Amino acid sequence: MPTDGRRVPAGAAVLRADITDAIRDAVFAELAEVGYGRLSIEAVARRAGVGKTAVYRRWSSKLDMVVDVVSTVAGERMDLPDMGSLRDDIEMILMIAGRALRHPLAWKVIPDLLAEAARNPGIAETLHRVLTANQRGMGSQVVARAVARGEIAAEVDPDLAIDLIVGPLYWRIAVSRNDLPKADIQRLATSAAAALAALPPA
Amino acid sequence: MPTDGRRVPAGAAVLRADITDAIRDAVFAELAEVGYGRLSIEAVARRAGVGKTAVYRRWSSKLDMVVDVVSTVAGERMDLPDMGSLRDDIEMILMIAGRALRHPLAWKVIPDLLAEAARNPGIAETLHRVLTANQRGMGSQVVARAVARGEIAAEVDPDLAIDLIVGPLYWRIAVSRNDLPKADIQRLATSAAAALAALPPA
DNA sequence: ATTCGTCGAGACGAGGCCGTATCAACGCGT
DNA sequence: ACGCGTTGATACGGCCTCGTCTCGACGAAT
Repeated sequence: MPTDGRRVPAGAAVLRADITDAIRDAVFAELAEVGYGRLSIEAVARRAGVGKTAVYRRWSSKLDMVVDVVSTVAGERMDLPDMGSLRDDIEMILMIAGRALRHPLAWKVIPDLLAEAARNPGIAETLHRVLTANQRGMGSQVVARAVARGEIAAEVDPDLAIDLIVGPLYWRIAVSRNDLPKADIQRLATSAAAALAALPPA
Repeated sequence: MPTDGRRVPAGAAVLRADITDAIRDAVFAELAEVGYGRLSIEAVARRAGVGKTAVYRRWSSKLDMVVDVVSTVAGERMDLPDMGSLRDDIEMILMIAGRALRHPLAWKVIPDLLAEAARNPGIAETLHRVLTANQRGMGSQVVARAVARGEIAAEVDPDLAIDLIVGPLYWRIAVSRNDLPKADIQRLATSAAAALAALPPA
């Protein structure tokens, strides 16, 4: 006997998770294919094989939908294993980031969202949260270890460190769209380690 | 006395240059405001204060128009003055590129076009032509000078050199959207010079 | 003065997407 | 067995854009 009327909705029926997942996948596919600017809710529903109703019941707008989907997928934080040296820590970061950026969805979607962030505060805030926070964490981690090992003299600004480490990688893969073979990644790692060591103190 | 009928169209009237210029400006403004994906010819004409006719008389499609406009504006090649040292050459590049990237139109339009290039061969080809060619030229130039000065041992891949020089700058300004004060540019220059010197040979 | 192409304006039908509403069918908890 | 919310489908008016076409006006060369 329920104590207070219809707190529990009586005959249930919750938003089906498999449908939410199908929509999520469709959002990414559409983002890759036409970008955020051209993305339409109708096309997402069509691709997911669901009705517009199912979409609008979950999110109130395109921005809402994309922000939520991106947050869900990109939210994972990661801890970087200590590879024993600054150079090897950097190589590890480059390998991980490189593998992520090579994903056919990622290298179309990420630059698109970054560009959209320049004019859309909602997108900007989300990306800042899921990307920058993560990276700054890795940056501080690597810098702290290198200082502890005595590999670099003074504290280095973690932001500049990240610029020096992932900047060249992103430029190559996402901007120049040139291939970046493993050998080049290793050379970049050696080079970036030297760059960090040579970075003048603030 | 005309030698052959109407080779010269009789009563002239050429496409007016001032109107072409107005359209060009409008294209950039629209690109910055809504991006390539959402850019519409109608909106361009409206913003330029011209009729759609004037636009369609010049270009046959949105892709045509954007490619041509971008080529026209970004086509300038530049020679880098010899600053006397690798580090100072790099600082010069960073100052020039940094100033360009800070332009309110540039840092909205460039990432947008780069993202669009991932799915649009026409855009990709154009950007490759106007950007990469220019940069590779600067890269080879800087590397050659540094080798001649004895600052770096062996020949260095100009592509990797460019990655190391402009990658961090682009990442900071166009991706992280953090401010990059002049002091940081100078530190980046010192650091990038060390990175080039430490780059393992191919 | 005439001629001809460009100019802005806007009409046109077609088509896409918006956000809402309505419908019968289904499935789940009671 | 029943009730309820979700489901896909479809329709709606409204808005925007497409690419083409027509119109009168203007200007420059003849």
